[in-house]
Amino acid sequence: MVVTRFAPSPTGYLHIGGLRTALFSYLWARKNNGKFVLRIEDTDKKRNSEEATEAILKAFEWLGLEADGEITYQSKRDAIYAKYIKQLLDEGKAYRCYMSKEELDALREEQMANKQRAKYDGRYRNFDGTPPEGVEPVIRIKAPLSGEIVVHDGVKGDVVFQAEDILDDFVIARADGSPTYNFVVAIDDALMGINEVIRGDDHLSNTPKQIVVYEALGFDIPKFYHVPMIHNQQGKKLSKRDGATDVMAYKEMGYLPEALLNFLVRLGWSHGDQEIFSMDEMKALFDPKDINKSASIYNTEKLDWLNAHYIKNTPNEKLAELLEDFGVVLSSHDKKEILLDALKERAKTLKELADLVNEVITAPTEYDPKASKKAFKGNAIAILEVFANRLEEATELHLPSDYHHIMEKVVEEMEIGFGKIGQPLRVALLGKLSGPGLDIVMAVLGKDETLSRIAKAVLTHAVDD
RNA sequence: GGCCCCGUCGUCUAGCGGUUAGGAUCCAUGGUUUUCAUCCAUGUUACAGGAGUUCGAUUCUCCUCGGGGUCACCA
Repeated sequence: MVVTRFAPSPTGYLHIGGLRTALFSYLWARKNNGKFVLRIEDTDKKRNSEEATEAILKAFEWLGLEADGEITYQSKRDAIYAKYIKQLLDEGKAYRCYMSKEELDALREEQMANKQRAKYDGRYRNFDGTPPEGVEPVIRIKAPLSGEIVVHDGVKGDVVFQAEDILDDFVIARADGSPTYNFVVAIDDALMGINEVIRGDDHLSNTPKQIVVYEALGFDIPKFYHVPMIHNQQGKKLSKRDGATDVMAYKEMGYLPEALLNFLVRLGWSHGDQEIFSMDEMKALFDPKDINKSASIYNTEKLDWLNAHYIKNTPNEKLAELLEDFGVVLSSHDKKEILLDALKERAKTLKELADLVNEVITAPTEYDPKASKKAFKGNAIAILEVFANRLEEATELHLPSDYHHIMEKVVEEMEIGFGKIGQPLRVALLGKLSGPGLDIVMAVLGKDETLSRIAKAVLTHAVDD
């Protein structure tokens, strides 16, 4: 069974890059009827916060990504790590190192000065004398000093590291006894049964160390997939400084979860030429072997397009519900179907949709001067008055087509083009020259409100002249 | 600097020795629309460079250049 995981450290909100690797892991587990588990890497007590964990969970909920089973918290697993540290110590695969921080720093400086790479020199590897006074030891693992370590990566292929280039006896437990990252990751992944690790390729160079731990403990090494970074416009790793990397910010901006997910799944992964993926399609088609090798630049143009697409394809009932977060309440509006059908074609975000709704249902408080000037030329006011009269006489006005017929009648009666009535009417109803079809606007507003807006515009523009 | 990864239109990508190098987005133009948007059509734009291998390289190898990642008692 395929078991994947997402293992964030709760130092802030869930960010776009993390979400993408989480999504990949989630999809791969679902595709294989496997498990996707969540582990919170909260061992850095200074930087972690409970709110951050909650923020991550909240984002998962918004996006509909469910993790399987209980959430694992590293902070509650000290006893487990201690047990394995002891085991390695007992087996002679790890040892106490009494080198002080100052000594270590000095060694590093010397090595740097000689243009050598900074590397622990193994001075306590086979130490059996009396330890120096006053130094709490760290625990180091005996890493291979030569030979090669190969990461069989599902994205990058086999990546070969020379032990002498990159390894030394690295610390697995600090002086205060707390275990270090590369040690606990390997243990947790092994114990949680994770056999397919999908993560950012910034972890690729950590992987040999983790392999050392797996091997020392006799655990099976999982399959790794190191997915390329998402870069910002400057070509650097996307970080929290880059703005709009908080997943929940997208909710506030009016993006739909399915749009964000679709956008992210196509960043660094593809399935031929297909652009639109429903969640079911993603689950059916995702395969990490199709992840590409190069980093991609974060650019939201396509996200806007996808979001517009998903808004168009969202049922009005659902849209009305979502719009409430943006201060628009349509649930009781009897013409909301007509209104949303017309407006959802025009919005890139829910925020924009909310604005568009307001532009229709709220009477204009002012008229765009340029629009007024252009629309209220010649006998525009007379035309509007005729139109208002015909509207007044009419009964049974319900559908946009009912209003359209009246416009047609006036156009015929006065022998004018459609624009002659359309433009002033548009300014009267909306205050500007763009917007949805007037018949739709009028059907939504109803006869009384339409007449009232026309009357006000006529009055205003008559005074101007 | 050492080690590792990467390099196809501005951006996201297809391609897996022979293609007029495809799609999407963006942009531009035209059509539809009383307007704007949608929608439809059309168009501009790419294999980083150089050596090989080969009858033939975007594709394989090497070098150069460029970009990125990582080098902790952080995760």
